[in-house]
Amino acid sequence: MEEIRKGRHRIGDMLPTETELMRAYGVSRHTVRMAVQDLRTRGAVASRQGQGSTVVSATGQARLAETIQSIEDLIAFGQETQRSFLSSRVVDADVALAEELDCRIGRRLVEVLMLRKASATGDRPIALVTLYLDFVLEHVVEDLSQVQKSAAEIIEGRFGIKAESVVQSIEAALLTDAQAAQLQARPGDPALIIRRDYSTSPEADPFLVARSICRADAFKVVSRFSCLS
Amino acid sequence: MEEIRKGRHRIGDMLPTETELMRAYGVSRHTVRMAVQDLRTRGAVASRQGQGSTVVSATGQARLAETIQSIEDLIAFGQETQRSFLSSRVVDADVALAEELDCRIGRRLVEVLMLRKASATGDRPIALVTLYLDFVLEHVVEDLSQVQKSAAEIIEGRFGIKAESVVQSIEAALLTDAQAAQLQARPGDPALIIRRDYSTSPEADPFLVARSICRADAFKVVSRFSCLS
DNA sequence: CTGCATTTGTGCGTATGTATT
DNA sequence: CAATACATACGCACAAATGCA
Repeated sequence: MEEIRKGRHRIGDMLPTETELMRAYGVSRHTVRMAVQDLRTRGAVASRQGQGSTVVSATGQARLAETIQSIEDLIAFGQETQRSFLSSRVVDADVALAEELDCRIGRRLVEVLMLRKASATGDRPIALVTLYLDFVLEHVVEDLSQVQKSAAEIIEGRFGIKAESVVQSIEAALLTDAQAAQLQARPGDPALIIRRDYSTSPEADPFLVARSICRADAFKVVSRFSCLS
Repeated sequence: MEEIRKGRHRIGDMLPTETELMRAYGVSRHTVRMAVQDLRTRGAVASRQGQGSTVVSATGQARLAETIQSIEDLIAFGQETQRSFLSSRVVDADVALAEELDCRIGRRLVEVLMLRKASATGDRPIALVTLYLDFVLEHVVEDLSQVQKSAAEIIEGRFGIKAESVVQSIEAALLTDAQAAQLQARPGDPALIIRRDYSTSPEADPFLVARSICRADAFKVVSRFSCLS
């Protein structure tokens, strides 16, 4: 790590082979491998079998990470919540929607509206959830209204498409009249808008976009970061 | 992992020792250690030297993680920001503050107020930042007003106290009159309140609490989750 | 397509250090 | 102080992936 930080090995360079590192430092292959593994978990190098290890970052800070056991943990409501299905419709992305979802104009999508409550009946809803999914995933909607699984889980089960990359953005806003009506709140009340883009890889286009509009008085997002071991 | 999932080893139980696992599976200690290390990075078990490994989760899903190279990445303003020091004072926690910071009443703390702007001069501020740090860390304040380092970095440099656990909570609120005046915004405008508790371990009390009140129109929090290798 | 060299991945065996009980 | 258990390190061998002649 020290040599990488000092510029002895630049980003993009291949690290010396494990055998060379053994000789260079006078240690066993086992020790070299432990060290390189540490560089990997620090995100400093990436290794490929039969090829070698490449330097990808020179900071070498031990990374903190927020880890989640499943995608569902992202929706950290802190308490169990019930979902109630409102409606779904097929839409062709107009200019505004294409802009928001970062897709081409005219793309055929399914839009699903749901509410999230603390318990099945009686309570004021906590969040208004809008899902956008590709038209080819349309049949997911049938399951959504019946099974208490997340859309991501249903898609993984039915289509084998697994979300390996999720981008989440959180911002604050005021409830519009329509949103307030759905949430049984007052227009102008503060709200958290959480948007998640699910994709199969960091490069791929998202196959699912979920946007939750949450009443600020009923919800906050808590994340715990700790050192990777 | 399979045995844990099947309930052979329950949450809270100790895993068999490495020597027992060697015999049970007829493999070498090295192989046992590789397997247990995998369980650790999956978050399924936690190991302590001289004691053993405890089962802490039974899902065994490969975890997704948001990794950050440094604490500073948490403040993901998306653009470079400048910090300007406003004021600092010594306070003894009253009931309200003790409640908010989860510390005992009367604890002596240093409260620091700062503004965060997109550029050094002329721009409207983006966020109003309040720091609370233990009184013994008081001298950090001198550096804060001069160096463009984060409080966490300064504390690590001067005191050797390193944040290995950070809890972040994000909620939405409306600006109060005082906050709006500082941010050159209107009272009632929406805002994101981001609070981070820095501590040396997940169990320890935080040595630093930072609360940022951010103009919703100038700021959002973006996190990227991807599979751990 | 085959064969070979290179490189990382996986596994076995052994010894010693160190923290906990 | 001893026993136990995990951490670290050495050595060796073979498997699997990659690239090249």
